[in-house]
Amino acid sequence: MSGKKIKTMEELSQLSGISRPTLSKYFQDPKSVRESTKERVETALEEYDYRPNIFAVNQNRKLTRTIGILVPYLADPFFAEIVRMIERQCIDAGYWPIVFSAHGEKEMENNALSTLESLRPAGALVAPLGRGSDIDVVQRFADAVPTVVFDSNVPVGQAFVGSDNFQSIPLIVDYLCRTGEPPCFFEMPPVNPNANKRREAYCLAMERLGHDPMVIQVAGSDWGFERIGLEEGVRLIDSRGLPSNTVLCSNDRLAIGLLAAAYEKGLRVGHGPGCAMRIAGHDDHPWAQFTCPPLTTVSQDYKAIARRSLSVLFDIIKGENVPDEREETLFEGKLVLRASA
Amino acid sequence: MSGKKIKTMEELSQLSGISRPTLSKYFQDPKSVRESTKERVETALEEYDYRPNIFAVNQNRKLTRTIGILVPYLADPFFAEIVRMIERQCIDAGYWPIVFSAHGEKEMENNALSTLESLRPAGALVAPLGRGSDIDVVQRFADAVPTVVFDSNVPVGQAFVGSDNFQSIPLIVDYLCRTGEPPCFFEMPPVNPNANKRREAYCLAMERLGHDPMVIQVAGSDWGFERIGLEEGVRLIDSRGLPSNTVLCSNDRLAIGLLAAAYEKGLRVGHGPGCAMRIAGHDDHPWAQFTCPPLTTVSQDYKAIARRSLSVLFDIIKGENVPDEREETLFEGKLVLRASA
DNA sequence: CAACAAATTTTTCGCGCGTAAAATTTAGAG
DNA sequence: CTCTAAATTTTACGCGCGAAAAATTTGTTG
Repeated sequence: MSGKKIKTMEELSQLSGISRPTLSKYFQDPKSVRESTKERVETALEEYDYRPNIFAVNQNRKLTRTIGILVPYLADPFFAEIVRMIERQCIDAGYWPIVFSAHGEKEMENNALSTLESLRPAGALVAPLGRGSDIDVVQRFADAVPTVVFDSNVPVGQAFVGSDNFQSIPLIVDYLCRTGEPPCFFEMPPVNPNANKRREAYCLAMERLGHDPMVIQVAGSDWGFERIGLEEGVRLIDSRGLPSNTVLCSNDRLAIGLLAAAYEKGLRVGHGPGCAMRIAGHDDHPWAQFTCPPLTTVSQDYKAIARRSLSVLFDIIKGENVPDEREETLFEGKLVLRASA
Repeated sequence: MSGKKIKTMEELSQLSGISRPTLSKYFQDPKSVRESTKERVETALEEYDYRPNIFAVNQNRKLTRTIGILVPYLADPFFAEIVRMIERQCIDAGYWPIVFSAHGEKEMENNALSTLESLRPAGALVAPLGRGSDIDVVQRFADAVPTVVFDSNVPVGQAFVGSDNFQSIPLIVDYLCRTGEPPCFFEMPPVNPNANKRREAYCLAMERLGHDPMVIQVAGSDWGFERIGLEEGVRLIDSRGLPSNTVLCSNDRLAIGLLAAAYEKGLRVGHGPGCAMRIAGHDDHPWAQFTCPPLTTVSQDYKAIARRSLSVLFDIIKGENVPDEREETLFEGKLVLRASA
């Protein structure tokens, strides 16, 4: 193998004796050419270092094999983890994933959407900011690109995949009520629909059990949940503002902050004897198992969400099993019992 | 504004009465055309919805305005955070950042490098896997693309930007020795050069203070540091294998795991009375301030690293201030004193 | 060996834009 | 109003490849 760098398909064609259009077919789908030809191409490829020019390919193809992925905040472990899974599955499926993050800001989300659209992707997986999104912009994007929305269910795109808050929240509310004082609900900033749904689900679950809902709203509208949990937590503990010694946080990051607040205030957290309060979260973030104490929470099925989002998207791209209406897939959460509640 | 979608520059040229080459100039640099023309273009742009075709642009430009960013593990908060800053600064500088993650795997790193190279980026910021990298592959990449290496100093590329482990580690070793029992060193899996440098720096610092270094090596070679910290920590505590009640972890994620281990074993962590052990980390990860107890650590200057990496890269791209030899910039760490040590 | 379909090659065109050179217009100074 | 340099337009070409149609070769079947 000379490893000689080849720049164009034309060159490779001359050097290998295979016609350029045939090479073109090969690179679009190796199985589309005769087996013997496939081998000849691959022999040539071992000899020479060549990759089709991405730009030329994408300019001419009617449909690219790019999959756009947009998340609201990539530094959030939930999204980091789910993007990791999506990327891997994209590659395995022969697509080219390209990741954007809105960094929590509307303007950047719009930018990313605009850039993404100009990439003419085969499809897109979008977790919108939610309340912070320009719905019209997301809508226009989804009109132009086959789009599956995940995590944050804004009514856009051909399908939605996410968690069933109305199943998962009651699950943990039931557990907490059964094992101790009914929980109050420590709400995350309402950055997206999940925030509101979780609150509603909490209230419903509490009422169904005959308890009065106790919702604690927090100031702030950004994605620094831990900080909010810590600062608000300290304030609440100092002012004795917690209506219950059991706190259900609307996500794990908030719970991590509250855990830190309790620690700072010398409150022992857990369900054992000598514990002053119980704290539970939601999502089973990658780090929830490493908090002190380890966090009791409800898991979201990351892998299932990633897998399902992509398979629905691929179906839409291929025109298979395309439902008439917007399809919503909700995965159930599972109770993850640890020491914190 | 009609918002009519325009597909080609040709169309826009006809509709606006401005010649296509002039439009082309405008899109490459708005300031390169006469002020009055600039305004005419911008008026037309308000009227019509048009963006130059990315693929056509990049195919023809000698140099793209793409900046490739490759990190070993995007789900690591350190990288998530630094990527966030780099992305933002790229955009502000008029470049187009595109992020890749190796997900901790050599094969994916090579893939990303290959894809990135075929994107013909103006330059790249690469944090290699380190020990897990195919140095030859990274080398070949750096030969083809102006490359600044950060975080993990493999001897490749035109420049390196990172932290000065030989300054930061002694800083915290001194502190720990001054305020209590000299620390043992809980080593991260040697995934990259930082791992070894930190161990060396620790040993040197201890010897300088007249103490015997105590290094604890751990099994494992993956990026799940918290898990390793937890599992190894539990094992060490159970077997009384910790040679000191003060443990310096080679990074915060490991420390977070060890903190969880101590909690599980009922060991109180901190420097106050009644504390059984002290734990310190390195990096000042975004979540280090929310652990229980909050983690004493040495900060890496994320923003400075991001800023410097980019400015060096831009200089190289523009051909300004290009040093003759590979240039290394090391930032100093700062002691971040919290409750854990 | 004839016959036929599949695979391949040949030929030709087009994608949307960058770029260079030559021709023309514009703006500002005198 | 004239002159000159800068800006702009015109013209022409090329980038590397996808795609379609027609011509040719290949492999398989009877």
